[in-house]
Amino acid sequence: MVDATPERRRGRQLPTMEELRIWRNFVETTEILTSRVGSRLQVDSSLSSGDYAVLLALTEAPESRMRSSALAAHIGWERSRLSHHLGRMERRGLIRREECATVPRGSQVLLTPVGAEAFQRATFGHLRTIRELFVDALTPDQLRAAGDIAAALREHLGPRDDA
Amino acid sequence: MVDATPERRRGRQLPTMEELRIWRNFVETTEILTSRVGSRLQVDSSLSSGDYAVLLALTEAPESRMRSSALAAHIGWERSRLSHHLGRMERRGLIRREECATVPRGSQVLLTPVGAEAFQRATFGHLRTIRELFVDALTPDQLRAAGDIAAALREHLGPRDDA
DNA sequence: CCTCCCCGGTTGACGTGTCAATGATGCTAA
DNA sequence: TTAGCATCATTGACACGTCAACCGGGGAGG
Repeated sequence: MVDATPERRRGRQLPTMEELRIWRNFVETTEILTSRVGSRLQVDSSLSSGDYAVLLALTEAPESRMRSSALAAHIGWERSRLSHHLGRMERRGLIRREECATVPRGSQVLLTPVGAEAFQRATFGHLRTIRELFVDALTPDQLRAAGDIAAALREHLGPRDDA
Repeated sequence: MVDATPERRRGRQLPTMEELRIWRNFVETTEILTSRVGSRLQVDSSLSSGDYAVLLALTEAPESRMRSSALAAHIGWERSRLSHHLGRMERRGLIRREECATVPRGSQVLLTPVGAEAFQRATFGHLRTIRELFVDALTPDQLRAAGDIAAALREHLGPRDDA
């Protein structure tokens, strides 16, 4: 850890200029990308990325219904965030919440026809957007590399705490 | 564009399952990563990523001062976003706004001692975080690839509109 | 000169996220 | 039984972003 040379060179110090440049470019670019994808979704479906994630999870769920906590775990959100979001979605009629009959205190979230409809209308365009803005931008090698990089980063972040 | 085969196969359709998997993993991972980096910065500096970006730009500016619009362009924000953020930062004493003497109607943003101090205290830890959570997670090849991918994506998004 | 429009900046409304505190309800241990 | 205690979900306060509207001061062109 401690080296004779005055902590320059390889090992365990601050990022180099080049590394920092890559970091900034990487972060900024993914931010622009996701915001562009989200805004397209918003414009031609009136759904936010969050709405879409929730609707997708519910659509794929057994009876188009899930326990709130299971839903939160599935899409990797804090329960509080989900609760706020569900409140807004409920106001718009996309989902409904109801007391679970089987397990007391287990609030169920379920898809309304309106929500299912909205999701169906949104899906095709959204997938096309992903293809256009992400997949088509990269060579097959780059796409594979992107997958590897994501895996490496996630591994390194550690499976712990979901924040 | 229109092919004899019923728009299956290569070419111009929806992402495959594998491509979609990579997309989701990529997006989720970068979200977790940036949120983790941001939350570390917040915890040990009481600065958000936005605060940091603004302070960095001002610190590097000629007299630690910049026109608001130049600042917005420099960090790639909408003017409205910057205005809101500067309001919050001004309330905390990190920056000040003043009417520009030379050019009328040109509002100048300038670093306060408090802001400069906060930035200095934050920088080292922030760079270390980037090294730990990003640079150290990747092999040199992967790091290079990350740079290439960012460049390709940004290129593909087109230099137009900064949203 | 006057009008129109653009430009830089701000504001308000509202959706979104986080954190910390709160209710409500079961489980466990004294 | 009852006193904690953990868990599920919600709430309130506040930071952050976007969108659309607005304001004030220059020009450019009539």
